[in-house]
Amino acid sequence: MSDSPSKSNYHHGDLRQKLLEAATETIKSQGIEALSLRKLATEVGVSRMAPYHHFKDKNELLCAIAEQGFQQRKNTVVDQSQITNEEDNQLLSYMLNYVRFAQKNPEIYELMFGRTIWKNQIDNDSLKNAAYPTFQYQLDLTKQWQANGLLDANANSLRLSQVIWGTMHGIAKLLIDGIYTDTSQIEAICMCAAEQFAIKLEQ
Amino acid sequence: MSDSPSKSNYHHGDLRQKLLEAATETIKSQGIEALSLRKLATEVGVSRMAPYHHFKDKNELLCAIAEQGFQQRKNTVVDQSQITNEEDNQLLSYMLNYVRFAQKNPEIYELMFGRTIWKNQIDNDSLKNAAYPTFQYQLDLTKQWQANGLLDANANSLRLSQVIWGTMHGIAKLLIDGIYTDTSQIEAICMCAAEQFAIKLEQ
DNA sequence: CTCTCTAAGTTGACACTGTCAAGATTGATC
DNA sequence: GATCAATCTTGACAGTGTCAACTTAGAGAG
Repeated sequence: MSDSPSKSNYHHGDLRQKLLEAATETIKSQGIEALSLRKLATEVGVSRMAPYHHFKDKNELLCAIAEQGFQQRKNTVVDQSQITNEEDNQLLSYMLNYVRFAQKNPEIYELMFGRTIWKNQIDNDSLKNAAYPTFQYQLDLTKQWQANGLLDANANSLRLSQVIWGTMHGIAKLLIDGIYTDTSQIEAICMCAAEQFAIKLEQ
Repeated sequence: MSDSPSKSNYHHGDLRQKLLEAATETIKSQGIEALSLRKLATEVGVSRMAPYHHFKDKNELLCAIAEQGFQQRKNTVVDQSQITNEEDNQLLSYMLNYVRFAQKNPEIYELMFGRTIWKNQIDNDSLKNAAYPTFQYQLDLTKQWQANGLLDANANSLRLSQVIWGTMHGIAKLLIDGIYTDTSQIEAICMCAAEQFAIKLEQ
């Protein structure tokens, strides 16, 4: 009551947001496994159980962070799509952008597309609402590229979208999980991938 | 000393193997997260710290289980390659086989190709020796298929191998991590993937 | 202005976890 | 038969997530 004049320890108002920020920071720098609710609480200057008034679970906190990730990713993707010139290899750009996002934010990516969140998460509508537009966007792009003649127009759009996503996700995972250790190959790998999917006009 | 006549509790000889088997069983049925060394020990009928004389770490135990997985997988793959007829769509068969292995053994797959093992595992040579043949085998197959005209002969073999693996791994992960929930689509997705990589002779 | 109600923050307690250290038991070897 | 190293044991510690039961304070009704 003496060291914080305007706000007493009770009801300091933006605890939920503070927790999200601090947790995101910890995860980015030390990894998901290093996140402890107790440490987090003391770090924010609050007692052990305080976070439980804002998140039912540790898992719900993680879901909320993933949700933020989806929001952030959505904006990035939209920005990127407006910059890209028509003459560029759009598919390659898209893939590179995807994999690099994963590479730059490995722990957040892990959270967004990893088992921790998605196993047994039938209930969390908020997360799903944040995530589904991302999936939908990929499908729309695929359709667009099929129409443009960049991708195989004969393929079922949903399937093709799933396969391309699978490819990007797989490459990203192999990289950030430490199986592909040479990150300098990212460009070469993505180029090879893009070439496989691209329809060659002259051949 | 009374209830086990032939073997006293000390030196019961095959503890390492017993631990591996019990741990594998638990992981398969309850998931990696559910594996506790203490529970495992009591389950096998031994005290808390006994496992530490056979595995330095919990992590080393997990590595050993993954290693077994690689051994087992190697045999399966070889069997499969001998059965496959020449006229079949070999690429599709291979992809389906891969993804279905992951689907049938999700937790073991998670271990074999997941971050738990591969992060900070520069030291574990035994694991690497078991895993690398799998990677090498994929590369060899890719080269073979390129020579056969099934895959793009112009592509760099290593890159192409990495991309195809990425695709399979990505699809597998999205399935077993609970993002692709409809497992009945596996065939359709793999077919679409195989078609993208395959060189079409008539077109 | 007071009374109440509730959202938010608190400490105590419990059942877990992995693992360090130090002691006990054993079968094999000189 | 004594020694030694491998193996198994219990004690202890520092963590973890979270249930229960409390305290506090701010907001709204009387």
